[in-house]
Amino acid sequence: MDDISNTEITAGIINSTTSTRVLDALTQLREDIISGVLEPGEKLRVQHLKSKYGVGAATLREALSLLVSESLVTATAQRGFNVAPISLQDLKDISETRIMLEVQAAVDSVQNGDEDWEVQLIGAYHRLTKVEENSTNLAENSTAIWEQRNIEFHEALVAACSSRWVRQFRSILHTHSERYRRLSLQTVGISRDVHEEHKQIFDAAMARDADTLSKVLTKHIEKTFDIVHKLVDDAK
Amino acid sequence: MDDISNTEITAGIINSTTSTRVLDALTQLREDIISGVLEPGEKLRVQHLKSKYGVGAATLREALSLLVSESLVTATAQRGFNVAPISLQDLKDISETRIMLEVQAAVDSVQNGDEDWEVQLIGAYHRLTKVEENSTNLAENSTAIWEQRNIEFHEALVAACSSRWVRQFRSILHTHSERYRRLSLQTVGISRDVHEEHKQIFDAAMARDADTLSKVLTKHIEKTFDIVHKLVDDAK
DNA sequence: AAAATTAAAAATATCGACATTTTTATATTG
DNA sequence: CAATATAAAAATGTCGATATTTTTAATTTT
Repeated sequence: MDDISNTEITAGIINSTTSTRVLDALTQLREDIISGVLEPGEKLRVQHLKSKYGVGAATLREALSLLVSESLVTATAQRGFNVAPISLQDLKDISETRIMLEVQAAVDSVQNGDEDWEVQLIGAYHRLTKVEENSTNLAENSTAIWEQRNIEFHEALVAACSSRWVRQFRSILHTHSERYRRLSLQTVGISRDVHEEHKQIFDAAMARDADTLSKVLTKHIEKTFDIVHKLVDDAK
Repeated sequence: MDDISNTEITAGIINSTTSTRVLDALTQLREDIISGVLEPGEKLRVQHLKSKYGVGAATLREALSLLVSESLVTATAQRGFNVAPISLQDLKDISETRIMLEVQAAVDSVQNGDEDWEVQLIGAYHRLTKVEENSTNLAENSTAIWEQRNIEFHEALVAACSSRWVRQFRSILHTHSERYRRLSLQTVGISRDVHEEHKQIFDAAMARDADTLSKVLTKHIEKTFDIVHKLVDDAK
């Protein structure tokens, strides 16, 4: 089973090289769900969507079924598929669970990470810094780049965590966090503070300072919740 | 979205009432994977399996895609589906991660559980006890019943945990634990000790004694790992 | 005989069509 | 006119057939 040069789907994670119609649809659907083009709770009509994504019914259904893996889509017998709903309570749950898993994973990484992990983390941090430094004039397309690099940075941070399962669950929750962030902050740019937070996380990780890392990482995750929470309250 | 009387699939969990071919195939496939009829790592040929399960290719593919949700099946582009592989390391990972999540969930339950939670737990414990008491003469069909009631007991224990995500992840890991147990202990019956363990868990939960609960539950989960570990070593 | 090429077989991925079920709109009844 | 029953529309779930890709087997070449 050599997956190095091939597209493997483990609950939520895709390493794309080869492409299929299912994977294409899956990728587009995921992006549309996370970005809010497909609204939370919305019914996903196969008949309608298959023309939109240019695939047959069976292919679309397969893509939707795979998205159930990531809890981005729900399936109900005889009643089709829906975009996963959202709620403030759900975001709270996600944030808290994510803190538990991500802190554990990061600490584990710091304790087990070898030189290669360090190198990868430095690279990811560097690429992230590059887009965050010019955060004032953040154009639309660079937002997409920031999102990608932010994911990669967090992924690199926990890459040396010895538990495949913790990494997998963490990754799913991170995707959901991102969805909430994007649904809430669509118009808001990336504030300068975020870079400072990432710096603190990076520094603590490189210093192998587990305690500090726990603290700053926890705060970092809590902040997403706080911001969305505040926005929801303000909207009332 | 009223799912009370309908079959909802959230990553890994199914509440069946209505049935579809996809759900039927899914249920059978899951059982065959957990029981070892379909061996770890085995290639799942759609052409071959569709006659075995009496469904069309698209339907089978959809069922397999849904099983990716539970990490019981892996999908690789252009190379089809495989049964999730197993390893001792994976079981170790599962056990450790499960301890983290299940202990947290149980403690949370104990702190938040209302009267209804207690009633449900008592019921589940009672049903489990009934099959465990006659564990000496455990026929094949009562093993299946025990397995079902064991799942229900553990589910009832954490039912009052406020985090949907923790419950979901815990459930997936529990299924995988069960798979390892069944793959390893196919001929071995359920030992008497297990009932004593379940009793301790139940008593601690009812007494709302979080500390004791943590301890006995941790031990309970560790034991599955130890037994399988020992079996693997002996096989050498 | 090992490596590389080619040919045949098998398997995956995909679509279009259709039966069944659910939903919506309309009509009927107390 | 509210509640219920009925009819029409829409959507889901399903299968069989087929193009494409991968795998296996046979053949050729160095």
